Amino acid sequence: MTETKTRRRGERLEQAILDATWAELAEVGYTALTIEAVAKRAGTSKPVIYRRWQSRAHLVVSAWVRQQPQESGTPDLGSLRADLVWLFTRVADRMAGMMSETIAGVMADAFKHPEVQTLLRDRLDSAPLTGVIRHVVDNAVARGELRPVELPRMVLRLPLDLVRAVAVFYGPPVPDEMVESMVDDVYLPLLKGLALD
Amino acid sequence: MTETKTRRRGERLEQAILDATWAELAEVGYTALTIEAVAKRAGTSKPVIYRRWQSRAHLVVSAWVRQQPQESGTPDLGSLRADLVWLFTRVADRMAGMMSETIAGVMADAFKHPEVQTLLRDRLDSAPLTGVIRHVVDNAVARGELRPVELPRMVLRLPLDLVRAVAVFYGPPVPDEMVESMVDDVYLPLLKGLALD
DNA sequence: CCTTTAAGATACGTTGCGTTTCCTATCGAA
DNA sequence: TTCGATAGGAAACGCAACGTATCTTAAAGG
Repeated sequence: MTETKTRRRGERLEQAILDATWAELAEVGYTALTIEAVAKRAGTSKPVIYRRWQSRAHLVVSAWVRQQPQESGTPDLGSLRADLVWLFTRVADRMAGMMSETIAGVMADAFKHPEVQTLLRDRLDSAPLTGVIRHVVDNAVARGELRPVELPRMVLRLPLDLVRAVAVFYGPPVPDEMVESMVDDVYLPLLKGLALD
Repeated sequence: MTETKTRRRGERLEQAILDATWAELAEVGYTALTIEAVAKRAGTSKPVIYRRWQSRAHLVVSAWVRQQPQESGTPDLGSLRADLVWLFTRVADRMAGMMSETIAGVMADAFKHPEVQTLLRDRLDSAPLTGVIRHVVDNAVARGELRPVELPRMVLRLPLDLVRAVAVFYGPPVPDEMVESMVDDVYLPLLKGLALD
C-alpha cells in the first residue's frame, strides 16, 4: 500500500487542517486564502471545515493561536535602551514573520465577526509582551537608570501598536532605523517623562 | 420630460461615481462594497468604473481623497493638555466618521496594490495633522509650559497610529477615557520627556 | 457486532468578479 | 452643419469561490 487510505477524526484531523491553513497563509496570504484550497491541502473537504469554523477569519485565528510561540526569556543587556531595542526588534520580527497582510486582513474581517475581534483583542491585550516590558523597566529601575514608574495600559500596548502601524503602512520588514526611532524618539522619552512625577 | 436621459462624461460622471462610492461605503462598509452596486447607484455600468480605477481599493481611496475636509484652524485653549485632548478627540471623531472598517479593509487590500499603499501612506504622512501638532506644541512653548523641543516623525505620526489602533481593535467610537489616556499617559509624558535634553 | 457519528466526495445554486461585445450619445474638428 | 473619433451604457460572458445539501462509508464504542 503506498496510500494510507485512512480516515482521520477529531484532534488529528483538526490539527491537519490548522497546519494546512498555516501553510496556505504563508504561501498565498490571507486575502487570497480560500477554504477550498485549505481543504484540498489538508486532504479533506469543505464541509468538514465549515462544521468546525464559521469563517475564514475564525479558521485563521485558530491556526494562529496554535502557532503562537511561548514567550522566550526576558533580556538584560545592561541598559534600558539596549533592552528596548531588543524588545522592539523582536516584535518587529514576529510581525514580519506572520505577515502583516494577515493581520490587516483578519482585522478587516473581524468587523463582520465580533467574536473574532474579541478573541484577537484579548489575545493581544494580555500578550506576554506586557510582562516583558514591565520586567525591562524594573531592571532599569534597579540599575538606577529610571525612577520607579507605573505603566498604564496605553503605554504597555504602545510597542505593539506602533510596530503594527509601521509594518502595515510600509510593509514588512520594519527597517532598523524605524525600530531605533521608536525607542529613541518615543519609548525612551516617554518612560523618562512618566518618571518625572 | 421627467427623465433627463442625458449621458454624462468626464468630470461630471467621475464625481457621480465617487459620490455613489461614498454613499455605498457609508451604507454597507468596505468589505461588502461591490463595484456593481456602485455602478447601479451612480446610474452607470461596471466597465465605466473599471476604465478609471483598477480595483475597489483604488476607487475607495479616490472617493476618500475627494471627501477629505480641509484642515480647520488650530486650537489654543489655554493649556497644552486641553489642546491635545481637543486634537486627539478630533482625530478619533474623524476615524469614527469614516469607518475604521473601511480603513482596515483598504489597508488589507493595499498589500495587493502597492500604489494604493503608497498613496495612502503619503496622504497620511503629510497629513495636515502634523502641522496642527507642531502648532499646539509651539503654543505650549510660548506659554512656558514646555521647553523648546523638536518633534521626530515618529512622534508626529503617533496620534494617528494610536487612535487608529484603538479604533480598529475596539471598534469605533473611541471612548473618551481612552482619548484622555492617550493624552495623559502617553503624549503629554512623551513631550515632557523629549523636552528634558 | 451493530449502532452512532462524522469524514469525505460531489454537486448545487448564488454572487460578484473582471472582460468583451455591441450600440449609440456626445464632442470637437472640418 | 456634418462627420468621425471617443467613450458611456447595457447585456452577457466564463470564472472562481462561496456556503449548503446529499450520500456513501469508515471509524469508534458499547
